[in-house]
Formats: sequence, C-alpha cells, structure tokens
Amino acid sequence: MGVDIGDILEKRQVGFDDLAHRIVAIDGYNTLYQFLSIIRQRDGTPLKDSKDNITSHLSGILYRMANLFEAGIKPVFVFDGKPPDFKADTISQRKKSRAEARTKWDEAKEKGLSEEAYKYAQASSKVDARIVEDSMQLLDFMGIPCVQAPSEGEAQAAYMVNKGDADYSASQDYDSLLFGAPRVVRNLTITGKRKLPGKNVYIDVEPESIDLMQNIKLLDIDRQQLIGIALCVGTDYNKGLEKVGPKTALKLIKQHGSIHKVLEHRGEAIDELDAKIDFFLNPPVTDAYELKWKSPQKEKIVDFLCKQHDFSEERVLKAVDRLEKAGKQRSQQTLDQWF
DNA sequence: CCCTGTCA
DNA sequence: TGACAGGGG
Repeated sequence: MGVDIGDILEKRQVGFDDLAHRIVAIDGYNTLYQFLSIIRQRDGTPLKDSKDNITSHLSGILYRMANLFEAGIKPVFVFDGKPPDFKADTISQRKKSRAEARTKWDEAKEKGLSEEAYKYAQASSKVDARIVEDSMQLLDFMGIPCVQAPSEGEAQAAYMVNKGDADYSASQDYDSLLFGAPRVVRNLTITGKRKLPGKNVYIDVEPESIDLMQNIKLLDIDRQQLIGIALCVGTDYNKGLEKVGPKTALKLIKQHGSIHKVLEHRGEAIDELDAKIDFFLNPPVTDAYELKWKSPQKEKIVDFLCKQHDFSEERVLKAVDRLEKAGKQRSQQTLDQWF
C-alpha cells in the first residue's frame, strides 16, 4: 500500500497547533482505511451498529474532526475516482490479501490466538462503497467539504496544495509527493501512540510534515528522479525491483541518472513505464470543487449517528458542541469566517 | 482511532 | 495531571 520511500525523506515534527489556520486536504481512502483497521475491539471486531453495519469510520471521523477543529485546522476530504488501468494488479492483489486475511482471522479465532486474530482482522479491512457513502454523508452534516477526484485522491490533493487552495496534503502514504504535493503531513492525530503492525507494542507518534522541495534539494535529485526511485522500490502501479529498497534505489538513480538507464543497465523492464511516469507528473485532476465550511447540522448528525447507527447521544452531542465552539471561536478571532 | 473513568 | 484500562457501536 503506497510507496515505501519514507526512509530517505527528511521529516519535520509538527505540533498539532502549528497547523492552526491551515487547510488540510485529507486523503479520504487512506484515512478511512486507517479508521477501519485500527478502531476495533480487543478481539479484532470493528465497531458495529445493531444492524451489523460497521461504524468504526464514523467514530473516527466524528472525534478526529472535532480535534482538528479545536486546533483551528480546516479539513477537506478528497475521495478517489476511477483508478488508472495500470493499478488493476494492485487492486486485485489487495482483494486477494483481504480474502486470505479473512480466513486466517477465523482460523486464529478458533485456535484462540488473539494477537494473530487481531492482525488478520485488521488486514481484512475494506473501504467499500457504503463506507465511503456514509462517510460523505456525515462529513456533509458536519459542514466539512468533500472533493471528488477524477482519479487518484492523492493527485487531486497535490494539485490543490500547488494551486494554493490547501496548505497540506494529509496521508500516511508518500504518494502525493510523487504527484508533486509541496507539503505532506502524516500522523494527524492527537494521541501520541500507535500500535506497531503485527506486534502488541505501542510507540509514540507525532504529526510530521515533509517538504517536497527541501527533500529534492537534500537528496540532490529532481522530481523525475524521485519518481524513478519510487518505481524502483515499487508503487501502486508496479512491483519494484528485486531486493531494492529506498536507499539502494537512490543510489541506483544517482549512479545511472534515470529510471530508464537503471532498467537498461539491469536488463529489466517496467510495463508502460513512460505512461506511469507521465501519470505521476500530469495526473487527471479537477477544478470542479468548492471549499466551504458550514456550521454543523446538529439534528442531522444526531439522527444519523444515534438513531440510525446506535451512537450514544451524550457523546455525540458533546462532540458536536466542540465543533460549534471551535468554529465560532475562529470566526471571532480571525475574521476569517468558518461558517 | 478517541473518549471516559479511575487511581496515585 | 498524567498514566492506564476499558469500551465505544
């Protein structure tokens, strides 16, 4: 999932408050997947309403957005459109992995292996159409704008930051850097703890920002070469070279100058290489969006979350209160009308 | 993930 | 007040 180039990138720790007054274009798919895989009970079961609908993502959205609002951050969600044809292999691979994880989850449960069970439960998470639909519904009631990308959400987010409509692209993946996002923020959470994948160990995680130009300069490469490194390591559109991680990829690209030369030297090939490079450089994006934050519709949120999905009214009202207060406070302080 | 209650 | 356990839906 995503491109693994984090090890060669310079990151800057940012406090949650450093992002005050900033517009953050959130990768919807990435965030929802994160919520689905992490918001679970000890045994691995996701949160569900009485009709057996998964609700982990709704919980994640409600509380995380309340926290962002309180920090003065303006979120906008960006959702994926039609993936490029050359993503088909990755998509079917993910489907296969999910199916395998589902069986292994059941097996581990039967054997009483709780840690294994949890791991496979997470891996079986799927962001399906219903998850996306009711996320958009909740976000709309909360007054948070959503953008429908023509293709990859990370590409659309990158475009919006370049255009100046947003300040950061937010995702756990580094892909939007490949699409040219000047600034990416990761770990957009308040709780400074995260579970290590697989193990039952928690580590501290702080939000961090990555500056594209700074990294390009530091690595002494250009953007095409960064894309070349990504293609060496493997992206959603290609498998990557055998036993080549980010550090080796950097060395290879610097040594040979371009991905084409690296492949030529190794006698290997990547299908539709030029089309893929061009997709990173000139992805389909749209200007058809409006960024407008509206005051939360309390009754609709309560109806949706409490009546339809069995959330506690006390908790939801408290969260909506936080949304309203934060918005009003900002509007007074900065003249920059939120609502 | 995030919230809430408890305990020192 | 901050760490921790437990539950959320």
